[in-house]
Amino acid sequence: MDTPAFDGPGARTILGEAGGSGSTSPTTAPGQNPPPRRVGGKSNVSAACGPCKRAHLACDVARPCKRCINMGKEELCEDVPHKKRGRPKVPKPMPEPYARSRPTTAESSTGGTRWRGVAPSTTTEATQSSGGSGGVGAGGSGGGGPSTIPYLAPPPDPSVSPSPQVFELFTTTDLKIIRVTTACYALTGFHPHEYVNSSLLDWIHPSAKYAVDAARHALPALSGGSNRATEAAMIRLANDDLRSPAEGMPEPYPNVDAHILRADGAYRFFNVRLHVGAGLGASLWRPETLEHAYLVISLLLQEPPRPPPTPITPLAGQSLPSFSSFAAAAEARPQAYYPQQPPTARSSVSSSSALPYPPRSHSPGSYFRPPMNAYPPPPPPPPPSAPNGAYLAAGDIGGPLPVRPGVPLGAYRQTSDPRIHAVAGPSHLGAAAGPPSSAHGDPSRRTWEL
DNA sequence: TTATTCGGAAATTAAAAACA
DNA sequence: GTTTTTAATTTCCGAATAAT
Repeated sequence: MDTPAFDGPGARTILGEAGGSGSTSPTTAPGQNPPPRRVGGKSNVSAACGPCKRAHLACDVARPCKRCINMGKEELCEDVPHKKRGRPKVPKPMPEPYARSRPTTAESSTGGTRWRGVAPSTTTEATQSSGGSGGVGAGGSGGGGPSTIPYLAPPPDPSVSPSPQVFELFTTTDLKIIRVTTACYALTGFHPHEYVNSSLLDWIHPSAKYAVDAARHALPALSGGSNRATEAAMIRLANDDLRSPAEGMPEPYPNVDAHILRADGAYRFFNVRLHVGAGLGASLWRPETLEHAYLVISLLLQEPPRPPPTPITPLAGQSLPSFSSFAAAAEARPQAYYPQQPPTARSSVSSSSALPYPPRSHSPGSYFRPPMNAYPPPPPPPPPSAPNGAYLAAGDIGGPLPVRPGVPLGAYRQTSDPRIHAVAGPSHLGAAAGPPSSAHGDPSRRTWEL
């Protein structure tokens, strides 16, 4: 009872009997002698109950707490799960971030040194696009020159990110890469800026280059060639704006399967799909706008085979959504890229035009197509120049966390039924009890927002 | 007048960095 | 190894606002 006075750091009055309902100030009566009750160093309760937490009011260790008893809400007085406090662990840096094997033919297509832009943002694609306009843009369009980049931020922590299955390249009509989405890092190990100003064909296994080029020529009304103004404009646009298909772009889009170079020198198998983007005003119905045409290249990982997803049945009377729309939702719902389709015999990927919508494998347990024997097996990988294979293996899970803007704050009540986490254990273990915030479904949200 | 909401300070926690 | 710093979380004071 004779709690010692403590006024060091961390000292604070705690909710006492005199506090009553809690909303009255416990630090009253400055003139009176009884000093506010302090408990050495440990001022607050280790975990407030849900109602007190929501009300920003003092709680106590009892359950139900005094305040809830006074409010007549004993049944709601339960501990709530917390996020883990403290400084978060930083993702392990790559051992040798950017000394990598590069495609040997890269220089031949774009010539000479390749500009390296600033690091893409590690947060969202949208941010990356704006960041790209500042960095990639300056160099890509012209001339900003080989900026020296002492440090490139690593991609988001793979351990907490969903696994991306697709990344996108935005290229000129002659396949010169202008922009890349950050998911490329998790899928290939290459940083987005490493693609910039190179040719898409540089990154494709020789056995598939012809097919990819043929798919490009299957696109209607593209005379090739790049326009510097178009390139500059592409850099300024957000990825979402670039993704939209040009007016008159017929579906299915041309696509081929191809092995894409990984940072460790090996190849991964992707379905490469192309369409003309509308972000700069190009319309296939208006030839005069085609000077603003560019290409959106979506690369969908085809390996490893994944179990069949839950079937997606298109709504009656609606056509299948475009691939770009799938790509836009890629990080969020990777299982929704391809609606289920009846398996069909695969036609040659190198047929010049009207390439078919890629048939889905119907082999058991295989969601995406297995590698087609139209391609010879890729050559044995050259010895990797950087020991990042281990990272890439782990990096198969990676990519930015999907941002969920606009989640109503009132969602707390829908997810915080105290019965869900009825047993929280001793209060001092509250932080460790239960999965941190995963019960709320979104670890990126701060708990106080709930 | 009372109850409720909420901004923000202070406290707490844990990992990283610095140091011996 | 220990200590300090840093960066995240939490609790809850107290003012503002709403309800009665």
